[in-house]
Amino acid sequence: MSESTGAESYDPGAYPPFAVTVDIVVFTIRDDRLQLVLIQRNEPPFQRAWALPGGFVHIDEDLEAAARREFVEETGVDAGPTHLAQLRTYGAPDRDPRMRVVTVAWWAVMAEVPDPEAGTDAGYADLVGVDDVVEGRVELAFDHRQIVLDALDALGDELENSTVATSFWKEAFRISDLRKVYELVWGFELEPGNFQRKVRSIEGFVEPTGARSLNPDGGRPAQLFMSEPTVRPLSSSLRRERDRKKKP
Amino acid sequence: MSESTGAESYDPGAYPPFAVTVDIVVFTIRDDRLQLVLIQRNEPPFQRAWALPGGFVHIDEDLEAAARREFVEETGVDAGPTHLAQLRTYGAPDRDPRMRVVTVAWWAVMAEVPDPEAGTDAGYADLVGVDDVVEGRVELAFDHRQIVLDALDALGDELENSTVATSFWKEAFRISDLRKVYELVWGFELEPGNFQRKVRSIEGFVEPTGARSLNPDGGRPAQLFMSEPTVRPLSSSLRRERDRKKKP
DNA sequence: ACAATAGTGTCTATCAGACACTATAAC
DNA sequence: GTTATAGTGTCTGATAGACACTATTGT
Repeated sequence: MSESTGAESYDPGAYPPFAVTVDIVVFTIRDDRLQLVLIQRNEPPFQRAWALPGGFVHIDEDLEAAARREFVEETGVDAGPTHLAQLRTYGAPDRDPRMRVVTVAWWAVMAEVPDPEAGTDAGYADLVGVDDVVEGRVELAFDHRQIVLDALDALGDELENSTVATSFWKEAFRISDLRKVYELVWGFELEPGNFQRKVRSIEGFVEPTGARSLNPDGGRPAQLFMSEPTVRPLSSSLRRERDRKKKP
Repeated sequence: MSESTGAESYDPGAYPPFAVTVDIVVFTIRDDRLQLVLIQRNEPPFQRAWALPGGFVHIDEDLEAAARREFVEETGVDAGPTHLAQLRTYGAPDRDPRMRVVTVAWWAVMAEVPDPEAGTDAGYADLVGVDDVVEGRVELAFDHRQIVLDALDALGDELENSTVATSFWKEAFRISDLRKVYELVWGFELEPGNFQRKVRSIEGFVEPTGARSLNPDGGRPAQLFMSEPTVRPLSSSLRRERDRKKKP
């Protein structure tokens, strides 16, 4: 068992001391792109590289609370993320060149991130395109690129089985806004008519507000929808085709 | 970012020291029941309660390696688990009354667990029915009951999307053996004919050996199948019905 | 008028589940 | 023979995707 038994458990010096941190992958959509909140480091190691918001867990603090606190502190964005879920824990002995750090990674979704500012001296926070990270156009510190890739996988899976896509939008949204989430995360386009029917047929996914929205480039005005603030499992899942070709 | 910046990172005394452990939920099937390898504690706290195998991660040790090592040490079963996957990390500040412990939980599948013996002084290891844990007929230490419930969920999900069910069987198995895995984990029965067709239609799931197996109670002998030792994603998933009634 | 987006109608191929039926063993 | 399990045939209802079509705006 984790706590083992015997005298060693009662001797505070008998176990190896680890640093435990949290790191958060916060997704948002801005300018029709899937983006991440990252911090540009201004200290070695990995000076000038981008890193996930995060930091040490306090000794009496819950892991999820630590994730929320660090996000606010490091980005200056005072509203915490809308949806927050644990991703996995990364603990390779050499993942930080300075010492042994085990980090509990989380992923989150935020609607309309305000322009972040560096809250602490950690560097400055900004939005970075997920594509730029996936395709290696920006360099990430430590194993953070892997964490982002894993988070993107988790988000893609979650879109199939929960209402999490609605967390990307604040008040009222169009069905095509929701479709955009799926298209950006999954990397291919969905047929608008079928998507509309599917989404509206799932009970408790979206509720019509009665309002309509005009389109900038013309086109028929769209109905606006709302959703419950809480992310719930879908009663009927939106299956993504396997072996679907990514759009170039 | 997890490693933050500035002087604090270089000062070994500047971060809160945590104990980091691993705990493993090892599933196996014996006597037509889904069972777990647990350790009966003989020290307080939770004396006489059952607990998951696990223990402290060494300071230079990878997390997965720690999970495998602790399992072997605490159960005396020298062959490690067939399939091992990270579950999630549990770190509520009060989860261990003695000190702050963050545990990285894993779940695993083993075919034919030999009778375990206590390897260390931790207590004695044995197999316990998953039903007994789920329905509260056995008491588990710390938050280990919740970990088991989460692991069971993860296993159920993984059955839909990967070949992990084959890890429950050693050499050759019948299609009905494979079906048994799904039925025990999902908690309801599957139609034998449809299951057979589905499984055999998925490429790379099972390979016929040519051999046949007699049934103890009579009945037509079954063909025996093998599988790749590695767990792979299924090309076509075995979807579990939502809202399926559990069998009593 | 045309372009663009929203939304509906409809067809089809696929697939899960139900269930009848055949095959081969123990008793 | 009966019972039990393995495995196949076949039907049906649900559903995802393709795509034609209508609706409503801007230009």
